[in-house]
Amino acid sequence: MPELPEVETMRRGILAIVGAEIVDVGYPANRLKPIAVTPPRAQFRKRLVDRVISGIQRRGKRIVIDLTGHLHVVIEPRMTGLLLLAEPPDTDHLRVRWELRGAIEQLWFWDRRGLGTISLMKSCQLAERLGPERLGPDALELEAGQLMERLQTSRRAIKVALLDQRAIAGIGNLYASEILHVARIRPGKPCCELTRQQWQRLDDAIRLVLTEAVRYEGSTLSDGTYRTVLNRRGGYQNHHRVYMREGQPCPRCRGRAIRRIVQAQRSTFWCPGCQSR
DNA sequence: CATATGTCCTGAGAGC
DNA sequence: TGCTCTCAGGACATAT
Repeated sequence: MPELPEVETMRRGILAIVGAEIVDVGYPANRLKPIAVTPPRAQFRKRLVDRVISGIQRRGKRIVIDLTGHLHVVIEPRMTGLLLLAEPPDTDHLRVRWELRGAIEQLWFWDRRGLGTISLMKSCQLAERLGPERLGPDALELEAGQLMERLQTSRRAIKVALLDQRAIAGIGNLYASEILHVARIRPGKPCCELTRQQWQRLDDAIRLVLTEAVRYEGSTLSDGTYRTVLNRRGGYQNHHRVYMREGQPCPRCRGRAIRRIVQAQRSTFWCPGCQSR
């Protein structure tokens, strides 16, 4: 499940395609339902061919490939989407192939479950669809106190609010649990009940956890789905404090076992000992 | 308006 | 062995 660290790793991994020209776009045939490509495939291909890649951005959990002519390819990996420069994990789930002329000659989009989407947008559409109205401040660019300002009146549980991309962009289910553990905050606590000290600790924990996870190139869980652009595993799964560690002793207090609860149909992992407030 | 739920999709694993 | 069922959770649409 690519969240900010995995998507940032993708962004860094494909930087070498900047300057390349798109020679062709293809869609490998397979038995799977085609993923959503906007506009429809033939037109998407036609509008990309002969354009030059001018930059790569990350906006929350999305990759934006900038093209000449004020166009942008917005890629949402969602659960299992990957950008690859190397040999794919398998060929059954290859969805889109870009043939390039430049330092890198091919880029692939691979997606096992096929929930990912790829959209071509003009600059004005990009500003609308991924602008501040639709996407909160990036979790790695947060200014002190900004999160508190945005959430302090909400009655939602803090864990649920951290997943709201309009409130803050880039945090998903895995890193929300990890962040709250570092911040020593109870995941079910309503936002409006957090103390100033807790908001402060949350700011620090967001930066600490996400920076650490980017350094390890993200998390590859036991299903092995997430891969770097060179089809290698991330390393941060070996440093998770609570995620998928139900029943194991808390790495901080050692006193209590990690628990799993369900919030908004998503698993949350936490320590009832040191996250009691 | 804020918040909650349903939907999409595939493969893995459980249970019979 | 092979069938059916449940589960995982990104973003968005729809409901309360």
